[in-house]
Amino acid sequence: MGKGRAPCCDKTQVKRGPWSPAEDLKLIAFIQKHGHENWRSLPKQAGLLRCGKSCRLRWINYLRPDVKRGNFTIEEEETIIRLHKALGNKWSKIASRLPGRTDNEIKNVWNTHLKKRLALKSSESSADESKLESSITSSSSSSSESFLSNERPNLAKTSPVNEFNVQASQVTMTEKIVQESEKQVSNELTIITEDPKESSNSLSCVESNILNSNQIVAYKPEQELACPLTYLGLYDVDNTLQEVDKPNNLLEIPWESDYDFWKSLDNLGSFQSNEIQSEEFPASQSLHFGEEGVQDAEGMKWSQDFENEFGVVGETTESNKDQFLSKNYAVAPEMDHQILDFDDMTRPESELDFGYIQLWPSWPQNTSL
DNA sequence: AAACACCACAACCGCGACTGC
DNA sequence: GGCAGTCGCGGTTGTGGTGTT
Repeated sequence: MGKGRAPCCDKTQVKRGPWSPAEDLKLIAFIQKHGHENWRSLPKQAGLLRCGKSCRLRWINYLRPDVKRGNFTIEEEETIIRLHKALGNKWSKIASRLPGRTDNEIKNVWNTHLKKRLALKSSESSADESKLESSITSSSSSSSESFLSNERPNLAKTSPVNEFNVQASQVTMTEKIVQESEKQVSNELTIITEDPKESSNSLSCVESNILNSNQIVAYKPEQELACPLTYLGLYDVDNTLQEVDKPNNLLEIPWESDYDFWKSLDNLGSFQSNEIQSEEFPASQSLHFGEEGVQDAEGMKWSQDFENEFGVVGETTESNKDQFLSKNYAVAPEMDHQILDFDDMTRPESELDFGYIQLWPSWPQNTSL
């Protein structure tokens, strides 16, 4: 036996599993400041106990400013179906045609939704054919039953009628999409399979963004895309992407070495029990900044955005809180369905035993800020 | 209400491709 | 050209959420 492939990192020395908000912040802050020329060394430099690959994946699939979240539109699904037909499982190629969507996301959507839908559609159409055939060639009265039980046993036996109708309507939609899409397949193929160097005009510039995120090029549907962590504000893609590689005019995020950063977080926590409504900030954006308050407007805005995104704000609804916390982060059980309160969070015993927030500032726990 | 099954998606893994020396 | 280091892609897995029994 040979030596085998050297592991990309020491698995025993890195943290695995879901990313915490603190880790995300750390990664974003580092990349904003220094870019990501070397993923392998990035975690160490950024102070993250993560594999470089993991950091890269997290950035590309989730934290990148131009990543679009939310459900896929019909148009996007149409494009995926069309391109998958043309290209197969070339997820990165497909992603290059879908601004803001990552290959991983597309792959997931395909595997969980579109593939099944198309399979259903094809079995439906083949069933229709056999049904038609049997109606012509056979006088058997059980043809439709056998169609249901043989062609689509699970659906026929397990799905309620209304579910069947829903699925059928989805099939119809998919069918329509496929039919319309097929018209464009050949055109897409010629465009996509061209050498990118020779077809830079026809290819979406996003391809280079996703395929090689070191060379991020702006996609310009609206120029501004919502960031998953909107406390960073809306990204001007042009600027942001420029910043990633050449960090000029950075919006710097202070990190744990910055006392004020943690102070802000800590102050946010006390908002729950001691909310202050400011005239400058309407009720939905009201904040509590503790005794001293956050002194500068930028800090205020940052805190505001942070609250909005992390669900700390008083107006946080169950839905948006759940959407963010439970979906995007590993939330400690005791944190679930609670308003995030940094005051109540107990500090982990050791650095490796991370709680909800993994990295803690080294100020005394009960310091009155 | 508990147990189970299924689903959706984030994250991981391994390998091929690429690049610089 | 060979080698080592790194990146990026695509397949797979793990886990939390949701629906069903």
